[in-house]
Amino acid sequence: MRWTKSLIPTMKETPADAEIPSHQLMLRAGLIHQLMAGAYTYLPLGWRSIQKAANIIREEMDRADAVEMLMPALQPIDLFDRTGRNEDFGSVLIRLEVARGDRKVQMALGPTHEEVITDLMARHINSYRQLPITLYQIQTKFRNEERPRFGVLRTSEFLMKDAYSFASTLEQLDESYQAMYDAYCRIFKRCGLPYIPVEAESGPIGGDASHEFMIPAENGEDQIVYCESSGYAANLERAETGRKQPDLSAAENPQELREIDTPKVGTISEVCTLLKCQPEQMIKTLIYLADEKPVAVLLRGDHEANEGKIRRALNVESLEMADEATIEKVTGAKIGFAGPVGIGCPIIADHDVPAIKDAITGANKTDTHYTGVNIARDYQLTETFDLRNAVQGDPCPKSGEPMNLVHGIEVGHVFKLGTKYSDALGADFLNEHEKRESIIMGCYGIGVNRIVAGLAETSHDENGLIWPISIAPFEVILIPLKTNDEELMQVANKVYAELQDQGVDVLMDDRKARPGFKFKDADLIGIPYRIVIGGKGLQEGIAEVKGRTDDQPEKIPLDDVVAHVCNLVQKAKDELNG
RNA sequence: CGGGAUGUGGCGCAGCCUGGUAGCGCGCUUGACUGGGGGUCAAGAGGUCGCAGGUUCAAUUCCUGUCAUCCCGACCA
Repeated sequence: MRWTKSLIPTMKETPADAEIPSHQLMLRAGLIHQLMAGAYTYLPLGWRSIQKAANIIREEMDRADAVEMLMPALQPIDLFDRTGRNEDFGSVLIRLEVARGDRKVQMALGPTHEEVITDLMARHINSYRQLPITLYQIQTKFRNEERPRFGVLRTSEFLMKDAYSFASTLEQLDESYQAMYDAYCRIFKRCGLPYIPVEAESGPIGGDASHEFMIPAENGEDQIVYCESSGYAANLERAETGRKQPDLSAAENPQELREIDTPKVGTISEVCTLLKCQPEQMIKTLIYLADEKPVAVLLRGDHEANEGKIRRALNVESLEMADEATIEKVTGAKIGFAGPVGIGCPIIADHDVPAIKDAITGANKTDTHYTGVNIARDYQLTETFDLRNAVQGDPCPKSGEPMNLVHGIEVGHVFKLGTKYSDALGADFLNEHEKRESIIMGCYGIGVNRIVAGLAETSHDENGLIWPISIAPFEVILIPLKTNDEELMQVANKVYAELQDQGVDVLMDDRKARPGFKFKDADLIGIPYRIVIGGKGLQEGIAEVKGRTDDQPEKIPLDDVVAHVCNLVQKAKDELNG
């Protein structure tokens, strides 16, 4: 491609609306243009990178025996009603009402395609002999984001690769899942992305049924917990801690239990301000309804409840925060004054609670707190549980070493679905014993534009983007310094044509501009290799070749420059693929 | 949806408090000089000051409403 024939609107200044590096750089490098909040045009350079990512995904999906197809973005709302997701999605689902003669047809823009593909399989799969099978597509998805942000990382319209596996047995599901998991690892490696597969909250199947693929990045929206020594990694909702049950006997030399007036002071931070204490000294008491029955959950004041863990510890189906009336009934006080001492419902506590000596907590009496609250004397526990989100430094459940807490960008998700959708939509098959069974499903997503945005976010320097060869919009940028020098342009055109013949993606900056200007732009858009043909070099019979992150260019005889650069490109590719 | 901020040429901003002529830098056009890390000089083009209403002789400026965008939070199969 010649620069003058393309649309590459680079910018020297950073648009005021862009906050994080990937957004700023993608705008400045002319990759994207914002149409409205959460909707971006991919300009020629940006689209080339997206296509490169998509092709890598395609190759690896095909290698894993998944089969590509394309489903409509327009979907009948009826399908979502049948799986209950019309309600579940809420405002995220973009609904349309379309006139068809005198009727109104209700439809939605597909946020994902479980319904569509399960319906398809319900009509075409009859026998276990047709299973297993994995199908995929690369297609635009629509999800109304209440708050789009971070440029292209969180938009209402985005490109996604979604794959769905269909199995007759759990063993088949496991095989398909593993094949997708392995394919994902290869995909992200080939894209040059640092990634961490983390355990994620699993659905109906339980166990090891869901992994998210995360790019570690400061601006990531997700939090992941990982242990370097054991390799354990999980998202915050899922992460276990290796904490043990502490001593539940009485503390030595406890303070006496005292009641204190705390009028209208109900939150942890308000109490801390009033009593000049730290949240770590407080016992947070949350009243939940577990299978409709009230239960008090005790946490240290600075910790966050993890409802998944609480549900599992209580072994209940449903768990929700109790309503005001229930809280008042159980505690005998208004909201904000609950505590374990003399509360009118069962209590369950996190491992860290008994260790709080002389704790401060609600007194189950409006406008009143207790100080000097201690285990055994003032409240009793027979065991404790892991009920909270992990925090930096918690021991790893595998190694016991302290774990790290980092932010990440979710680029992929693999998930064992089970039979939720096949049950709802009647996707079943006849097994070898002529018994009807529901197809067992898995689903596997990759955010294609998050691959590109994730790279922009994590791979750049003060001069601009730094693409890995596999995702770079062009592999090589060729810069003739004097576009009005006919002899020089002839040589440049020859190199350009030869590189193209060799299958190298080359961008020739044929603009009439000063050298410095072109160098700055070349660095900004981050093309991995740069060839410069200048007047002096031409007289010496050499071109200059420089890697994006090299300090100095290398002088290469003009006759060898094509072979030399082809070699560099191939080596860079081999490194990512190997 | 709660809280905060901002809308002035393609981009970045000033002007507004204290009403009266719309300004700067970058970019763009033309020419000359230049020519290896975002050049210099000269001459130009480009604006319903987000939109609507109100106050006023007069509104970019004051008032009301509205829309949009961004940030923090809630939400995110």
